[in-house]
Amino acid sequence: MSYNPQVIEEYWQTQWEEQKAFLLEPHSTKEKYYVLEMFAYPSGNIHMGHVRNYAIGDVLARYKRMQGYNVLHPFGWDAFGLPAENAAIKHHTHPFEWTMSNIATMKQQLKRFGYSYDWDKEVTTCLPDYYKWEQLFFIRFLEHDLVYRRNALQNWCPECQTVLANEQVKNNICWRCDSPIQQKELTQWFMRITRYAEELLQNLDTLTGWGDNVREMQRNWIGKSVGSEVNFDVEGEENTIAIFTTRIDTLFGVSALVLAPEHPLLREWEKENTELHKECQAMLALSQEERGNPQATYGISTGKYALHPITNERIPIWISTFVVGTYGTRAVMCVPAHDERDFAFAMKYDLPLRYVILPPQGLDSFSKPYIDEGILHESGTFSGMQSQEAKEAILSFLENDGKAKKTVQYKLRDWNISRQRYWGTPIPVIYCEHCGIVPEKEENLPILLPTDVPMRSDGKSPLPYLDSFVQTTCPRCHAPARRETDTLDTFIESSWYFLRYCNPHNTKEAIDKQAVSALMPVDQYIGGIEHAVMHLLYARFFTMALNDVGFLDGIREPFVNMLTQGMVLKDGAKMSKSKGNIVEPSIMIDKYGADTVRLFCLFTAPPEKDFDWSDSGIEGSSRFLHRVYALYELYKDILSPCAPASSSLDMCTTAIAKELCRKEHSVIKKYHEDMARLQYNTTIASIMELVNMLYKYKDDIMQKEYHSLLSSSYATLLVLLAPYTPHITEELWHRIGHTTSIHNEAIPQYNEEALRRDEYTIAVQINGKMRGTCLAPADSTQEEYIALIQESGAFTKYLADKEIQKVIVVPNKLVNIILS
RNA sequence: GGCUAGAUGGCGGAACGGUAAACGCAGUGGACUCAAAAUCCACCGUCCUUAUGGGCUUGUGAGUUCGAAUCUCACUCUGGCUACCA
Repeated sequence: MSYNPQVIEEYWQTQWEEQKAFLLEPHSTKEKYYVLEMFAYPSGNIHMGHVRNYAIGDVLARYKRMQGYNVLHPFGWDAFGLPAENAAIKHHTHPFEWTMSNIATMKQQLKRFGYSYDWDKEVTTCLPDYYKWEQLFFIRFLEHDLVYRRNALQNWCPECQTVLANEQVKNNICWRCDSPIQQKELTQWFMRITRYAEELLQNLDTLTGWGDNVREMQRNWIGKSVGSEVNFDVEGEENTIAIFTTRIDTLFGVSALVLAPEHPLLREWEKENTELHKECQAMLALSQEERGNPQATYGISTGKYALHPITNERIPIWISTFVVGTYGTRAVMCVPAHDERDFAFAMKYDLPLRYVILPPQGLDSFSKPYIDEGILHESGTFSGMQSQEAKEAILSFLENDGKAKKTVQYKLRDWNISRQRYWGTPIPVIYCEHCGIVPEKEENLPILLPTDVPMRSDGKSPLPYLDSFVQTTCPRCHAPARRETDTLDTFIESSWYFLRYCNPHNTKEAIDKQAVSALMPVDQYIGGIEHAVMHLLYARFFTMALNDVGFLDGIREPFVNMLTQGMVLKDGAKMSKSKGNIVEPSIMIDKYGADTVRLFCLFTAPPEKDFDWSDSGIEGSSRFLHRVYALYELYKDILSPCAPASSSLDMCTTAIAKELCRKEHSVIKKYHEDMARLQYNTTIASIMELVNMLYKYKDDIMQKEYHSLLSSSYATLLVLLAPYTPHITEELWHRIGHTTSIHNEAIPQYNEEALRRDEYTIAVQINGKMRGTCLAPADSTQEEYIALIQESGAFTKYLADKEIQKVIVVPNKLVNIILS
């Protein structure tokens, strides 16, 4: 009988489901291990990226379970979001129907892969028993001033017809639909993530189980810079202008102050200066792209002057497009001699250059800015100081007059969580003419998202037009009032689902503190690099904030280890419908079986690298599993159901037996080492070596004295392979005669004794150059090695009659002879 | 521009500072077969050589070391993130 994966896989999947084989054990004394893969957006079908992501997680979950851990390995659905709305309009259905039917389809597809999820922990975010808790979080956050409402220019995606958070805009393009972003003034709800900027930054140093690339991306996004705020008095007015600089040591080089058109003082000045007003309007109307283009930078003088805080010199005040209107004090000091941008601006408008910092060896060119630190020059009493020293001296000099202070700035902005969309969590807030903004009463939660609404063909959210939803009464004064019709950003759902997994059926609390303290933090999180800033930053922030409003105790960082897996490509390009290079997972299962697809995804590339799908490559993985199966057919008459790694060198009488025994144990050794690093590809490679050896010596293995060695090796092979290809290994395990599941077996440890050799092949180097090998007894001494090498004859032409100067010996491995 | 990851056969990729190229794909030859597929066996970096045996080889150039794909410096190229953040 040959290997028939479809039959085997369906049979065992049913068995495992009936036996509830992979549920978290509720009252276990075992140590816990929490394996988390990013939950899925129910787009309609599982794609190869999912298959790979979940295969990586499943191997770890199964390995840890076999190692004796109580493993939490949950799955769920990130079920709110815009595509559901668009699809519903297109297919004349409702987002709820569309989403729930996609979930059903995708769940069936996932189950065919035999992933060992605890389906009792399943979470679906578009259901009220999930999103109601977000409404409660919102109300608590509001009480703690972690949520607030503000009017400001927002990123508006005209295609999606909603605002987006800063993290969701890449290169001025919408993260979801690739449309260019516009700026629009709107009043929106924000989460005060900036309150946690410092903790989010500091903790990155402790997250040693994360990739450095992800941590650095988050550091850059948070963008901390330490500097000074310096106040310049405006000549002839009461006003002062504060600027932010990290280079207060260049203060004597200032040629102008430059304000962003957003600067509040301009709103006052432009009242009496129509020219200025016109210029400001023109600058504010520029798109983000035009504003960010250095070639298009321009400015005008306001005609006003500021006074230098030390020299009292008159400094012209300009406005320009290059000053960022949402950062720092929206004003900078322009020091052309020591900053590239200021230099370019000064060249364009003929502002004076003053070199006040010089390198120790003197300046070689006055036609470009000198941006490094150095020694102060023409800077009053500070001349001659080093930059570092001068920064402190100038700051403390000005601090005494209240003209400067040390400050810290972050690039991180508060998180805009309002979305002008239908398919999301309703924001539990009511606008009352008498009481203003009033949060919904907690006992009224959940505020249900109405599901019996027809979708609008113009793509707008139906909620503002739905009187039964909008019209309500004020929870405080009971007067007629209006409900908020924006919904929450769907990134809120993914910011706490890993906490809900700990006990998703708790109807009394959002987060089951007892379950969370037993199961959190997540020991290994696995997902795509595209979430390095967005989701991973929000989830860290949310966990901290939930602590501070009382929903959590003590867990401030949710993810101990983070693996960002590479993309699945086809012919070097990301799989996409438009390119037509999609490989359908279910078709691959029909053709090869789930075990083969899983194995191929894990074998071809290390998890963190991109993985290029190849149709001939998967044939190789399929061939390998057929070989594993055929080994059973070959040896079935002599295989007995024994424990893995029960062989030892003592029972081996021949060289081949010893070699086989050593291989068995060295594979186990490598297996554990590579598993610890999540190096699945090399683990599989070494298992393949064992299979190759069981074929190579088949004539010997058929002999009686090999039977117990074979049974041990084959059991080891199956057990090691079980996390990767759970179905075929379970099938063969039972065929050998075992009656319990292979997935309850312990993965064996290797036996140091079994790795012992009597002789080693030694690499022989002469003057550091590889010249051949020789066979030497184990643990030979330097003298013995040299005697062997001299006697062997193979090296005489190199040794000739030269004298040995020095010998380096790496025991049982290498000898390097240095001649004079 | 800044930060970051990387560069090893025809390809995907292995190599605690110690025999570079494990494992797999593709390829070549052979066995089995009426034939093909499947399977099994052997070969498979490159140059010189009949073989034996040598020389060369981990993006480029230097350095440290008895010994470097691995460490250090400089450079070239490629990917990712970010981008007038003062």
